[in-house]
Amino acid sequence: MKLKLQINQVIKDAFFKAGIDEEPMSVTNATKSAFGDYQFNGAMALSKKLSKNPREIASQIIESLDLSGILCKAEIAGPGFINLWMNPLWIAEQCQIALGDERLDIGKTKTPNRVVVDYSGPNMAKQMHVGHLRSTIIGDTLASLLTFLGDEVIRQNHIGDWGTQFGMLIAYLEEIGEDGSVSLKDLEQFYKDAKGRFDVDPSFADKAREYVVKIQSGDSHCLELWQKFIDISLGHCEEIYEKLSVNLTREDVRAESFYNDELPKVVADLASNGTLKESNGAQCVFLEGDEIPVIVQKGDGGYLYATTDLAALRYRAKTLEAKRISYVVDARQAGHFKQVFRVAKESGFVGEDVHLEHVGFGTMMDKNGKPFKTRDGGTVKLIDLLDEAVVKAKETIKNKEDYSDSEINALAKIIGIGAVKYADLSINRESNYIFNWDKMLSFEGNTSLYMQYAYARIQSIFRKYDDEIKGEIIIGDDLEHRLALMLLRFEDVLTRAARDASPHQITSYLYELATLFMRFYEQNPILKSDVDEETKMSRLLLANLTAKTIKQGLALLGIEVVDKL
RNA sequence: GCACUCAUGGCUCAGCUGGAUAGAGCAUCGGUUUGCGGUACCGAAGGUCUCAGGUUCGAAUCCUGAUGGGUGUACCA
Repeated sequence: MKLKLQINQVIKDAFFKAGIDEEPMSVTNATKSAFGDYQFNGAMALSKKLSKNPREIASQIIESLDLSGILCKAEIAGPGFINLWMNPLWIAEQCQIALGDERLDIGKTKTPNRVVVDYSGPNMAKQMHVGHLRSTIIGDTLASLLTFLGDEVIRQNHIGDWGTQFGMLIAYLEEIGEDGSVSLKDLEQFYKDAKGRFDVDPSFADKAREYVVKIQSGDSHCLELWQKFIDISLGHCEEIYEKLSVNLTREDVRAESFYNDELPKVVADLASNGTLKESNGAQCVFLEGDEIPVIVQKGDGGYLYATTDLAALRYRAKTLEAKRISYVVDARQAGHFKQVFRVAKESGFVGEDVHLEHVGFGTMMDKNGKPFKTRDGGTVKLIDLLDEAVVKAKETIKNKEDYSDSEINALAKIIGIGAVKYADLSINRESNYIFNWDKMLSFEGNTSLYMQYAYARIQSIFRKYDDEIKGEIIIGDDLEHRLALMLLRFEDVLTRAARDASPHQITSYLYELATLFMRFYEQNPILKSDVDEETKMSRLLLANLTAKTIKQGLALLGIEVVDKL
């Protein structure tokens, strides 16, 4: 249900009927319920243009407004606000349509785009750490959301599998022999051990450097070892994806090395474009207004991050034919992407009609507002963080006596992982956020547990009432009106969240919805004996749609719900 | 130095292309139950939206400047 679009259409019709030859601005949500459901503020803005009193314009619009369908009441207020009330019969009807539809009456876009979402991007030489969390889950949410709304999404996991460090790792892998997979279990330790050998043993170091050259020249033995290393390392990442319910598979991997053959071509094409300049021995692109150039080839002939990104951009635009390419990467790389995007467009690697965006996000901080680290100052491994979340979640539910151990474990996973994800996704991605176990595992406030609790509470209603629900939604009071209307807003929220690549808009909505339901439920009994049948049915239907909306919303965030908590 | 970014009650955060008396949660204080899941709900108190100008009928939101944090700043990714 594209709610706003429909209301805007009614306004537009009124403009036409009133003979106002202007494009009306969009209605906005009413700032408070006394002002109706929606408000139109365009009369003030038109005042100067039409040289008329805004209230006069407002009344002119209202006179032409159709109040027999979607809307049922309109009032002028203050300097020229038009407050709009939705028709409860229409709202009820639309809710029923949503209830009868698997997709909750959320349409697929008529103009689907092919979108590349680049996210996660772990480094194969190291374990995933907390820094990878945000990219992984924000990216996955964006991908799911766009898919749900009808776009054709291509996930791209741009893993770091190339560079000098791999020579060292492979040399070490060969040294310890064929059962390397065992010692690779702790990648961090493996890396440290390899580094240790590298630092103390010059012959090992030489061998490592030799390997780098060998890999790059395509030596089959070295490539085999390298491949083995990548496979194992990727396997570790996949364990994490599994835990996080993130939909990334091997099919989605387009590693750095994938673009190797393209790198010389990127430089050659830039050279033939005439955009390339040599500076201090390096091949650079100087952008107008930028002091710092984009270096695409080092003095020693090696290629850089920017070169690979240009190759990847070209691949995504030309081969994959994407019209929107979203990079879910740390905000600190904003400068880099700004430059690379410009080079890609100016050199024609990417067409003018392709929308390139850097979906940046802030850093995870500890309670004191400092970057999140372990006690000894090291980076926190993502796997440890997730395991701890499950342990902590278990503590909060351990007093449940009617659950078996395996049920508790399953529940703890859903709750713990959900809490970490929700806490992250519920905050405006662009700002840094403070990581706080107590807050995220609380049942109070805008948390996953509050949402899951609300859902489970509704399910418990349906455990008590498992008959057929026959009847229809009747909007009986203000709370029902607001709840029903909130339910219809779902698609508008999703569309905007997708446009802005902003998952927190979904969580804000869901929280508002859940709070509204709790208030509704508190005041409006459903299964109590003094509730007449018609009202009971109507409220059951509203409860059901609320539960479905919460479930769908959380599903898009990759968070599960449970019937019993 | 330059560039980017952020600044909203004690704390953590919203604020939807500028709109009416700036909203939540936590913490504080008070209330609701023979309770359809009280891990809930209701209420109170708490903010000159960092500061100073400007644009506008109208600014937390846009512009300029200042202050304070964060980040980036050519051969790492």
